Amino acid sequence: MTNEIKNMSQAQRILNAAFKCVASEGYANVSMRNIADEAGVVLSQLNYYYKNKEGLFIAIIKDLSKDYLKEIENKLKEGESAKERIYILIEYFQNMLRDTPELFKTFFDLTSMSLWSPTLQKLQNELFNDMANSIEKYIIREFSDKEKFRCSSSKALSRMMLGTLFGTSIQVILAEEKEEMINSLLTLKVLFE
Amino acid sequence: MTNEIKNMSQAQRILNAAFKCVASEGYANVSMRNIADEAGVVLSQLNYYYKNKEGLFIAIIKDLSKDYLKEIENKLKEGESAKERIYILIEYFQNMLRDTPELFKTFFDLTSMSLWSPTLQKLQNELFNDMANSIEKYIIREFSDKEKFRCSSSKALSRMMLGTLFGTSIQVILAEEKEEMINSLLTLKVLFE
DNA sequence: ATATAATTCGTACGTTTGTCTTAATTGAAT
DNA sequence: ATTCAATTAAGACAAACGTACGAATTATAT
Repeated sequence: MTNEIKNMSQAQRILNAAFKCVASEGYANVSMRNIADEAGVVLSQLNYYYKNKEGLFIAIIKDLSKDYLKEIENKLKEGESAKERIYILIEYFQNMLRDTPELFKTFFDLTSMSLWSPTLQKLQNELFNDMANSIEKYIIREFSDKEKFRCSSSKALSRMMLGTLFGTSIQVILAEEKEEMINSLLTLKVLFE
Repeated sequence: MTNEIKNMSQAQRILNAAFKCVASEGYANVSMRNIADEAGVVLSQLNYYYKNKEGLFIAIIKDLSKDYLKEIENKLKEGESAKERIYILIEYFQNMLRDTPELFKTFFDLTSMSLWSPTLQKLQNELFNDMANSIEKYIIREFSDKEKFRCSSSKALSRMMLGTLFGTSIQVILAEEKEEMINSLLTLKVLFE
């Protein structure tokens, strides 16, 4: 028992360090040694707990996916109408872009990384699906009876809304003058009024 | 003169090979040697023409940006109304996702790479800006007088539309059942009717 | 034809990479 | 107190990496 907790804390320390490294350098520029140093752990421990580099990154994605999804679901639950939940979702992205842009950068970076490994791709695809499903459940369904949305499936609308947030956010990250663009994220709500 | 042409063709061979490598493996998994082999050129030639690895990738981004932008502009020019141009733009993404998904993957991958180098970030930001400007010029301006768009700047709307296409496309790439999702890209047009 | 510059080639250098192996240390159960 | 398994540590390993350098080749101009 005490064993398990200590293992957990060691393995978790590595995971946290790995995230921190990816968030500040990008997955392509991070080595096992970087992560080990950041975690204050000897190199071979990474292989001990996660077998190899891909195993470690799989763990990162799984870990973060859980957090992302839970966070979004929790926020959405608090809203009392679809319109309010749209605001909440937009604000969630706005706040992330302002306060913890490295979180979005990491999300984006890991998505890019997933393009080149079938295993990671599957994981990341599940994350996008889950997010889209949350949006569908908490937002889109209330709109699906509107005339102009009749000919589109609510799944398609959900994915599109998620895509808009994701695709606009990356432009904010790349841009030099961010604040104005962050505000313009609110434009998204206009389309659903 | 003959020199310049030959240089061009050598340098271009390298550039093409570099693109091919990135498109099939991802920038993080590509080495200078991979590219040299693919180009049928000796390793040191890459440094001769592009100084170092970052210099090569800068050249790739500049090269592709030019092509992307020209292609999109040309397609949009052919449309005769804003509505028709929306279709054209959507179809452009649909066809790319169907026929040359590696093109989009590369675009996405290079964007991710740009997050970690100020030089590349600036380049990629310019590309997104240019694309959004094209969309604004050829599509959004005709809609800006619509009641529901009055309170949003046409710049914001353009970036959002681009973001939607970009963010939905990556979901298509990640997904296993792509065809249905590709079709649902058409949903975008609904919002502007 | 010769000289000069531009290009191509081959190779070697010093690092850094991920992984593996072996030994030391720790914790828990007998 | 002893045994056994789990964990931590340290180091070695070959392979791959980006870059640099000098020699060979080719093209251009005189």
